[in-house]
Amino acid sequence: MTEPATRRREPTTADVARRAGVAKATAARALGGYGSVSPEVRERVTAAAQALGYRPNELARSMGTGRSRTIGLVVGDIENGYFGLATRAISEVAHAAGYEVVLVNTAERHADEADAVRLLLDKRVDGLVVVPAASFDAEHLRAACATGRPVVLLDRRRDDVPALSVSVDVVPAVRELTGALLAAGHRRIAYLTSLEPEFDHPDLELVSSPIADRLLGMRQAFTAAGVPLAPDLALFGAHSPAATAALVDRALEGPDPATAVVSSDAVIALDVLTRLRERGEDLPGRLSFASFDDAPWAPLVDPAVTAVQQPIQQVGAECARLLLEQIRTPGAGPDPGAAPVARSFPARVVHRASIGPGPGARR
Amino acid sequence: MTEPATRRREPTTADVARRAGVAKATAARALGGYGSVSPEVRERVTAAAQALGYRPNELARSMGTGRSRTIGLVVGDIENGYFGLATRAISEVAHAAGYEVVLVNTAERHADEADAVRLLLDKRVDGLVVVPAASFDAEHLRAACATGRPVVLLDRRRDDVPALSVSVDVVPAVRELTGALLAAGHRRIAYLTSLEPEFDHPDLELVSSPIADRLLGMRQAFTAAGVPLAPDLALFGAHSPAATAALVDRALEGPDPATAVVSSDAVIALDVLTRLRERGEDLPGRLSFASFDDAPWAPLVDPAVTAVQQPIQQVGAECARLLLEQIRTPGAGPDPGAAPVARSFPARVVHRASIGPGPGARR
DNA sequence: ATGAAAGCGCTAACAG
DNA sequence: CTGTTAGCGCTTTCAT
Repeated sequence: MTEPATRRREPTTADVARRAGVAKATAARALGGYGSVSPEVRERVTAAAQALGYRPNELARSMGTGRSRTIGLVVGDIENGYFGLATRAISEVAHAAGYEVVLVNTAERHADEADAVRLLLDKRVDGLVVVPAASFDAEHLRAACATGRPVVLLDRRRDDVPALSVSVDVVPAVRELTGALLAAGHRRIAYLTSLEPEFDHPDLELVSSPIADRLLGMRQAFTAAGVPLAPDLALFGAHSPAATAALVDRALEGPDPATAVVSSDAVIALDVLTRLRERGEDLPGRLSFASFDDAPWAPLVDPAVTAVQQPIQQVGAECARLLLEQIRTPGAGPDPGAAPVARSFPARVVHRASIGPGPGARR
Repeated sequence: MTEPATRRREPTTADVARRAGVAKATAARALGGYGSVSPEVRERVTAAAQALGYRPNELARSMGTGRSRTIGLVVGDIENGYFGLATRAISEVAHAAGYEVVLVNTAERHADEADAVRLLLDKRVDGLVVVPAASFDAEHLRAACATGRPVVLLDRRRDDVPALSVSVDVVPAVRELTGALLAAGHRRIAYLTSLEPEFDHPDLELVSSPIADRLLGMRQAFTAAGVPLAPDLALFGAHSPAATAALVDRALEGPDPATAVVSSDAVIALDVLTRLRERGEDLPGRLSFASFDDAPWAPLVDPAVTAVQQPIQQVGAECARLLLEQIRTPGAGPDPGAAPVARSFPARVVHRASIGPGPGARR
């Protein structure tokens, strides 16, 4: 505690052992809480450690045991509240189990993600939770699985990676939401996602399961209602306020404008609402709006936003639990060749005031 | 790349050396990028490493060098967007410099914070950024500084810890905001903070500089306006929606109710607005509202919220920069005994619609 | 430029 | 229960 600050080298088990007059291994046993030591020796060692201000070197410990009690978390965008919640949940579960979390933010850049995965593996994390960015290349994830250390995918499935995944099942909720829009008389429903236009591709499912699922649910609802789906209203590239504004303008102008807008997440929702307000659109009178992610502010804006609420904390917590389980029982994960295993939690629609009658409404 | 998955032990420098037909040290030099190796040997070693799927063990590397290229970040509440932004900024700067960030969330619990700091130190992080939770005990922070590894305090100063701190200077902004409220005719201004009532204490400055600064700014504005400050309206304990609702009720009822409410952060703001709406309060007609933290949704609620905008990304980035600087030039930090050094960035008021005339307004 | 050998601080296997 | 002796995988003298 009250050490002379003029110490350069930190005390080690050897120092403690010397001071306590025991062998290094004995001191290490007492300090590390393994093996067995007599109460009196333990006492002497503890006292010596205390006097010296000894602190274990976890690096050395990890090197010996091969385990670091650390898990890596690779996320695209930590400042997005959605992933903030997931991070929090994962931290909580990991922490309770005595694990630390190393967080890497990749800004949804594939190259950064690959680097992050590699680096965390090099740092010998015991397992990895990854929110994979949309990309056709998943080599880094397969490589991670090949190390034998457990990997769990959060919020996004990848059929080409032999890892567990935990995500939100949005399809029924999307169907419900879209159904509500259709029932209200809307036919032209725009959907805005931050995914780059290069992913607007038939194999979208490979690359971003959440977006593919949203589109699938919408398509199902249209089919069920016997209404033809307009593919021109799936709008990609809403990655900034300006880009989102431009997409909103595109959706709302032209010969057959959208009468309803759905945003892919709460960040986009904010930009969409801002733009709609700038344009002076009448919500929910002439235009309807809904969003994925039920952000805490959704009930407070005017009109209150109808949203698809996603149990992301549960997803995060389950991810962490599954990861820890695999860490503790090696071989519990999916086989390298086996089909990926997926677990999901259902989303639900929270109906608020932002959906009004569309042009096809009976009056 | 395409390794037989039936390998148990990961390849080491020794394996690579053997395959390349050189000494272990030579292989290590080629792989680690230090010392000097002839181009042809480097070539052979690289090829062998590639063939074996060699990856360096950063743990072992750190153990040898004594540096881990990792910094620890201890935050109270990562799901609060304010700290999400700070985390993002710190990650960005650290990452650009080749450092990783280990994040620990403490839920603002002092004991967890102390544990986290100790553990990160034990893991041999090269430096620490801490957002200290309010507490009279800062022993863990002093201990951290005593290890010689640099520590930077984020968003909150501590005069009893010899560490650099980077925070937001809110005093002028608070003065401006309070002045605006006073000028609008408000005399009874409630201030809600999530700090526990036990910290409602003359030595608040010791324990939470941001809250102390807010109160100081308000006091200055009242004094400047020659209006007596009502100390009964500094309301502590807004740590949950229910608690906040109760405090709002308390402020708005009784013989001399508040006519303006100011919330200490955006999370509280949401709870306050929710409660005000439940109560059917007329904003900004009969009641005014303002908040610290200019959340992205602040312009979109009705009425748009006047807020104190705090440059938290700048604070985070500067924190990281100062920390890295100290890591790279040992001894650059404050002396153990010296006065703590503080750097701050000015906040500013964003005036929107949530402030209206108070009962003292001239008509 | 390369090799041999000695650590870094701890855990672990094996005697006594 | 305790001491001795090896490692873990890498970096780092110190020779050569």
